[in-house]
Amino acid sequence: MKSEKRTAGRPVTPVLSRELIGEQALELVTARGLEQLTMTNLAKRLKVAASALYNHVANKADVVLLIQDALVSQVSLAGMQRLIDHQATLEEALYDWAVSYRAVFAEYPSLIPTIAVTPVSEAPKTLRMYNTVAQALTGAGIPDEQVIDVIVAFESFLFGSALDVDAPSTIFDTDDVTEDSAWLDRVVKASKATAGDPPANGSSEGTADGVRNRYADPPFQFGLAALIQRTKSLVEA
Amino acid sequence: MKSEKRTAGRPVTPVLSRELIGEQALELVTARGLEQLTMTNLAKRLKVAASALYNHVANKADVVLLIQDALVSQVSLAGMQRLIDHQATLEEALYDWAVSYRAVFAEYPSLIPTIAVTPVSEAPKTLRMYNTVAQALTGAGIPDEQVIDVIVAFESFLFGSALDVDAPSTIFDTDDVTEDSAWLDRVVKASKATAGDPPANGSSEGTADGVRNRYADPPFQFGLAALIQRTKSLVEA
DNA sequence: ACCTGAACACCGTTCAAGT
DNA sequence: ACCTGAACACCGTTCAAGT
Repeated sequence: MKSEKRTAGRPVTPVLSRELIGEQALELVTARGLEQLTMTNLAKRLKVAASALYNHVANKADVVLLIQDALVSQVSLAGMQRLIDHQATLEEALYDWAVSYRAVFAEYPSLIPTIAVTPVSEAPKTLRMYNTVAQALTGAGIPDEQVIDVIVAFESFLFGSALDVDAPSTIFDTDDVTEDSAWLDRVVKASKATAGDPPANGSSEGTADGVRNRYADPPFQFGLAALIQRTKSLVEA
Repeated sequence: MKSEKRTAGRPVTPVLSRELIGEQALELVTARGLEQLTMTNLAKRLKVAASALYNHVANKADVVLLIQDALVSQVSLAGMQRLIDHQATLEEALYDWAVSYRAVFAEYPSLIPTIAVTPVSEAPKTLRMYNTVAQALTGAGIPDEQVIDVIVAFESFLFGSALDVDAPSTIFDTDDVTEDSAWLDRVVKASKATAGDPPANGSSEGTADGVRNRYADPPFQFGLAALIQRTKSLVEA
């Protein structure tokens, strides 16, 4: 243990940077959850005093911003790139992007409300993602003035779907069947009967995407198909 | 000011109840926002000590549960009721429900992540809403085993859309046009040109639903139309 | 400029004491 | 059973003092 404690006063070479803070914040929130993301815990991980963080970030919201920008860069743009290069269809590109987007953000549901309202100008990697998607959709023949609507509609659905992944499988279960729940119970039962009890494939835990709520996938596929179909109908002849 | 301070010890008749706490919590969060919903502020509003709340609620999350159940009862089920009575089409019922649902929750975006994962068994009014929707969709000819998928897909979209209402109108604006933002800027401009600068109708502030983000409506209408169209195609002959 | 450490004004929650 | 008031272990953030 050579944990040499740092003395007060400016260090010869800076210990912290926004990049380092963002990186460690993401690791912290991944390992221990958002509720453990405190300035104190983050500082401890970086082996500095909590107050030192404020030389690099404005406040905790600023830290959250660093996390989400790091997350966005994990979203796959491969399908959109192929669409730009005419190597994929509009449908394939939208599907690839949507599945990847949801999977990434489903890991951090509590970040979603902030992400949803953060201006892209404050998050450079997020800006780049939207730019690529805009380019691909334009190239595929979606009229300029509708591209944003398509992006926002998809995003709304993806954010909501990411939240749903975190819901318990029993979210629609009722304690006892009363008059107020008879219809709901009926359709929930029918749904579970079709889905089958163990996950459809042989994997031991969760689904292919690491989805926790076993029943989250069919509604996601249904909604996604609806949006893709409608988007295709916008393409100019 | 006859603000007679209460003495310690059990009062002859209880001062608090879960109903009263829920009611005041909703008023507090409506008037001053979720970040002002603290046990201390809530207690102040109810003129009790903060610790007194814990005789009626388990913790703060329990208070949030009371709020969301009160909110759900504001969602219009009129369209669904008419569908049950064969006085409305499936399309009309879904549209009415979706618009109302989004409007209600757009007022409280920060509650959405919790709402999205709360089991219905803990929120009786929420349970009743789902039951009515399930009854209406079943009656309209959606196969039992697909009803839940439809509900969850709609809900995902509605939660996400509610979040979007709270986003600033400038969310896609970039500070300066660089290589990384050229395509995005182009489609954003095209979108704004079509939307027109003042709100389409003559109202002085926001849209018909009290929506804050002026650009939130077209993507909402687009996504909703997509989901409704696809849902109609599920109806058995 | 960039760190430490003390301090401030809050949180949610627990619990003994009172009736 | 149901209230008060003191206490506890935390928060995020500020700021003087140090180099």
